[in-house]
Amino acid sequence: MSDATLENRAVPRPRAPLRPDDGRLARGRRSRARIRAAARELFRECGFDGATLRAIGARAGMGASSIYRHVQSKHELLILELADTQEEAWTRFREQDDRDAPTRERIASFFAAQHEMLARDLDLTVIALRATTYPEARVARRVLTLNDRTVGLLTEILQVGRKRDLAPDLDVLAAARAIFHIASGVRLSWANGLASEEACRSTIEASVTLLFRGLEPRP
Amino acid sequence: MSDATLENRAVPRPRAPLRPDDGRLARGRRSRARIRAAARELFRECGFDGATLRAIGARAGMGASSIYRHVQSKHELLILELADTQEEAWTRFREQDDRDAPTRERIASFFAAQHEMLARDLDLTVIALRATTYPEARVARRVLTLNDRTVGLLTEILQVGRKRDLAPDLDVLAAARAIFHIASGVRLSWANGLASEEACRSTIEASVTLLFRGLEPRP
DNA sequence: ACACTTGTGCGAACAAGGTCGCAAAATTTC
DNA sequence: GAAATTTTGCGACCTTGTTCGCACAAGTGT
Repeated sequence: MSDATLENRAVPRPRAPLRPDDGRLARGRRSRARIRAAARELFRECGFDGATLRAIGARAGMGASSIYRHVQSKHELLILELADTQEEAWTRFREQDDRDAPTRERIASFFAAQHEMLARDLDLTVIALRATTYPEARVARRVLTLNDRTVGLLTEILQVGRKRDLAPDLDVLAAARAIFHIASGVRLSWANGLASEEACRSTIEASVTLLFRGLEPRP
Repeated sequence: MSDATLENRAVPRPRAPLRPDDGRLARGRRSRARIRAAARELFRECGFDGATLRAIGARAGMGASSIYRHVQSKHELLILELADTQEEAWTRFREQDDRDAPTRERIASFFAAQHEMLARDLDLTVIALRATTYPEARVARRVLTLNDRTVGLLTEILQVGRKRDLAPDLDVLAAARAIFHIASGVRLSWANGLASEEACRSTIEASVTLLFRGLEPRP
């Protein structure tokens, strides 16, 4: 699916394909795959900032400028990785999700799955956040769209809970966004070395619990 | 105070000053002031990314490389502005703050003051966020420290409220962090054009209310 | 076979942040 | 006043993401 994603968004084919397929297109597809593999490897080895486009190009067997035939920017390579990682986290969550469990537990289970993925390469999350600070760039919106999908999943969970163990008049979308933003903020501290991986995990846990209970006193 | 901040953090004086002052230092001080003024103007005119270091240098009457005698990086110029803006928001808040008002209202009043400042140049906030995505850089930590001060103020407010209209066993620091992260996240959407300035304001309002009430049902 | 279209690659070049070594200016020390 | 020292400025240069024009390759239509 990751390959399909890249295909659909590739630069040279803004409109629907005129011809069914083509030797050229096949060659391009192989190149794209090589680029993606090289990028993934180098991101892991040197981090996003450490991975030079020239290095990526070299490993993919082409010049740096040729990469731009297949990708709009370096950030886009990141988005592709991020999308895959996210997908992986989702399926992992769905596998062990119990829709009848208390909402609080389902949320916790989701973050556990997501955290496991992010811990492997925290870089992705952080740089994705950076991408959203370039509002003119096309990638910023795409990252936000990706985030929206996570928010959507959280919304879904809360929606179920609203009929059971949550306040019936709850604005689930707003609540989902709040949870998401809190988690992002905490991870940023983690990335900056202000919290260990474990501390990050438990802080998110605590914050979600806090949000569930609310700040005001309960009788 | 902004000048003092810049003085203290300037590159060429890592250790305590050997001599009390110096004509040379006076000259440097004037240069720093010119750099800051030029940077502030150009940030306003062209935005952070649009303001070239060469342009800033030109307006300050020096070459681009000379700027680095006084500042460690372009991001540092931003931090200086951000600190000033933040300070301004704080004093504005303190002027109209009523410590006896309900906690919910005090928080709202704080965000109103802060929002007024940020709306003038949203760039600051967004780019500051970007700076935190370079964890190796010294500036990242400094931005987080700046954020911590805001969190501290929120904590203070909540601390007062805990003895009155909030849950007595509330973890005020965690709550303050949660509020801060939510606000940051919403502003990012604003910066990306996904929400108007007014929508940003009201969304933060709604989120804070949500956090106060909590997700779980109340009798 | 012929032009014609289109996808792919290349290397030079650009912009912009940042580094480096040298020279001038300002002060201290003798 | 001369020498040493420190601050400030300069311009050349590096790095890296990105753009551009050109050339080649792979098909298509006639």
